[in-house]
Amino acid sequence: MEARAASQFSPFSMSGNFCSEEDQLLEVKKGPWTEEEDALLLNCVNVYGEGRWNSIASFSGLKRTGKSCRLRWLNYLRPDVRRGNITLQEQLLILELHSRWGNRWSKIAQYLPGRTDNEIKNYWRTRVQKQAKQMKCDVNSKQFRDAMRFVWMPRLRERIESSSANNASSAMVDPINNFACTTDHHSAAGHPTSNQTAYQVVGKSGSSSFDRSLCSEMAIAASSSDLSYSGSTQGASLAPTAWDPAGSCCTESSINGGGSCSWHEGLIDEGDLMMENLWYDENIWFLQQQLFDD
DNA sequence: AACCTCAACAACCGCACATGC
DNA sequence: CGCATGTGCGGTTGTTGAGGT
Repeated sequence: MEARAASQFSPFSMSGNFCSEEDQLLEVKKGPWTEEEDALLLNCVNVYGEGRWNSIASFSGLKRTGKSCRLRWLNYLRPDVRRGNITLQEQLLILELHSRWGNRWSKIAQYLPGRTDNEIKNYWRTRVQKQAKQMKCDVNSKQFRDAMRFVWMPRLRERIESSSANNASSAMVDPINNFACTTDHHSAAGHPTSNQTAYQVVGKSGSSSFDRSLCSEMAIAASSSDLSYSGSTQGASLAPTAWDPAGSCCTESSINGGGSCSWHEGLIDEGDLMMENLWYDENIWFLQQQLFDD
């Protein structure tokens, strides 16, 4: 990408590429960043730190806006940023979190270390909305949400489970509640078992029972997928969220305030397996049945 | 080889909110 | 309180490369 960006601007255009007459007057540069600009921005962030983006834009000599600098840093230059190969676990988390929060991309991104809101948003648009389009329904429709919840996500879980069968050790951290737990811990706290999950999945579509707790869905997803997620509770604001057996409520725990976490790399790296692979004829049949039931 | 289509990604834009004066 | 400024977020658009015809 950098090569692409670099090749796109000749030394002459390095100082140009202004979009409008107004931009030329203000000397605001737009478009792809060059390696030169990246290095400059990187250097400035090292010196001045993150934030104060307008100041950085001025001090650096970059003919970019503060907003542009911030975006470039967050989405590309930040040292912990991860790009490409969204894993099955990450896909599942995105679906789970989106079903809970909707298009709150930055919030969702908080639970996917190293992923940016922009990347998740792009992922949603290119992969998920594509599925909705293929089903000829709106991505926000009940129809599609049900499809995600009852077909797509269970499929993902199955695949994650089967892929992680060889990694049976289940010490993990609940990515939502952000505290260490084990499968037994979940059971003791009243989480449904995997079998119960399966029962729910084949239950009647449209029943509100499916909506009773996204928290449980997510906890199940985490516990059934060997979602090897390590977390740190430093920052002291990481209040574990209690599992509500009635499934009626779930308080949100904070992951802000210094808590850090990271994915264990290498367990499963199947990001290249597109989700569309999950859509077999049987799924379409299943969906049709559910829709007829409605 | 040329052209077309589409997925993937980077970046911009407008708006909302927070903060300081 | 009102205004200016800075920052963050979500929506949207533009660019590029890969794959198909």
